[in-house]
Amino acid sequence: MTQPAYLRIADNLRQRIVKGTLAPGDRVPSRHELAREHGVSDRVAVEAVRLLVAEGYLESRSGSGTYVRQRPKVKRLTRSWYRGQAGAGSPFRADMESQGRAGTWRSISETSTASSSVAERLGVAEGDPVMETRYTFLADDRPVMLSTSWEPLEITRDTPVMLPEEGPYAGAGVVARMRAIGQDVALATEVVSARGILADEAERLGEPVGSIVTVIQRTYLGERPLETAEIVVPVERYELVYAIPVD
Amino acid sequence: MTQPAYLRIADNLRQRIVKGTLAPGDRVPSRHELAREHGVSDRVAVEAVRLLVAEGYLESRSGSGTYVRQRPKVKRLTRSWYRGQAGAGSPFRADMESQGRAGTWRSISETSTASSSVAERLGVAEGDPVMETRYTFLADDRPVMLSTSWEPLEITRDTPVMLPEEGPYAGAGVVARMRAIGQDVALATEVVSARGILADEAERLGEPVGSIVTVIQRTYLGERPLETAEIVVPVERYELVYAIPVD
DNA sequence: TCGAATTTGTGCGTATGTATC
DNA sequence: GGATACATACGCACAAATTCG
Repeated sequence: MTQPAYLRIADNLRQRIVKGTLAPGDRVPSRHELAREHGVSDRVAVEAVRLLVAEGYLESRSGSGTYVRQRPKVKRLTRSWYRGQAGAGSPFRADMESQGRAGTWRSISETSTASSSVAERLGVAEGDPVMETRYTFLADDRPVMLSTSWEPLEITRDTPVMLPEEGPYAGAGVVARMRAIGQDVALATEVVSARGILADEAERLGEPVGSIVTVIQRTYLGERPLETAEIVVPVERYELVYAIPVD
Repeated sequence: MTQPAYLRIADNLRQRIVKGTLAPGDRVPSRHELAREHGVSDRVAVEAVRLLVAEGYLESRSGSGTYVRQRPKVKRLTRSWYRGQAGAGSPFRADMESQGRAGTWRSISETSTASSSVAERLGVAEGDPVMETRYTFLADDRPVMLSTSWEPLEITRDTPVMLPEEGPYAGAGVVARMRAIGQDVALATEVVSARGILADEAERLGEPVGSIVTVIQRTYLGERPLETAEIVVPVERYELVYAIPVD
């Protein structure tokens, strides 16, 4: 059993990319050229290129050509909480500062009702009122991370911290805000998974469709769940670091 | 701007799958039927199906048909170190036991030399001798997780624990083994990322090519790094749970 | 500014091979 | 063995984006 032609061509290109013969930003031969080189039809070259685009090696610009993708250096997001945290606010801001980069964010809050999965994570009933906040995190003015958070309105209604990003505790982070209304956060749990990027995420993050994102379901817990969030992080941009004390 | 026909067909099928109209295991219409339904050529239906196979929704069996993929229920792997641990050995075994499943593993050890990334994680020089152990973890006799671990031979040479899975401490886990030779593990760090599955991993794990795996780089630290491992986990099978104490 | 050439994206018809039932 | 269905391949066509003279 011999390998299909389109896989042969894809392998050939992949080799050249990982070996560095084809450097990031380089233009790869057009499909017509590829087809001639390998003695096959254009259609087959199209399939080979399509595969490598899906794998994240190549990037096609219609009308211009196909190029080896620039991969940003992977940064690390420290998800543990050890240092004093010095009123730094959210974990994201603390991380950006420790890397000497300009980290900011935009957000929109609105009241909503708990979906079944959010309800389960917050320990409330499905349909209960929650404050939903959608964040776009920016590093050096580029969107790099998305997050949606939910807080039970039962806890924050009629308090100064009901809107996460307004009032005296704007930008202070969940822990500080909850403490301000007498809710002490004792623990955060993070459920980590990964999946292919969704179309609208790809657009908002400027990542290619077909790329992979890590999804973190974070829940802050005090006496009861105080906030839960779903954080979407492109794997090409960040890896997560957890520290686990032993014994 | 109107959507390409193959995307329309793919969307249609995807809807039916997530809504449950097409249940896991169901056969989807053949591409010829799909083409007739949507008034396009067979060729276009092929592209639609190919996309959904790549996304993990469908599975094609040559000669038989195309089927909605069975997704195993996602289990959780607790990565935090609930102390006590009752001599349970590795985190994997502890997790399997807590879920009432039969967790076992196979392993092969051999001496090797540190690659640059392993050397960096272990704090040794590139090329230094290490004990390399490759694990295949089984749940109910099915391979579900792969791991490769490296330990500096400088530390374990000529001790009873040099071979991780042989001798008096076989299966006891890194922490117990290291303690047995006077090395106390204080901390584990886990660097979490994700990527597409590699061909040989797909074969060993019985996962479809094109699926996604979470990759954990775990390092056990005492006075110095004592062990580092690269753990490969299919996202369809496990999500990771980290507990982070606040304050 | 215009237009021609190039390149990608998409679509169609057909053909051959092979696996399954 | 025959019918069906998938996998791969070839050749052709056209639209849209880009590049360049």
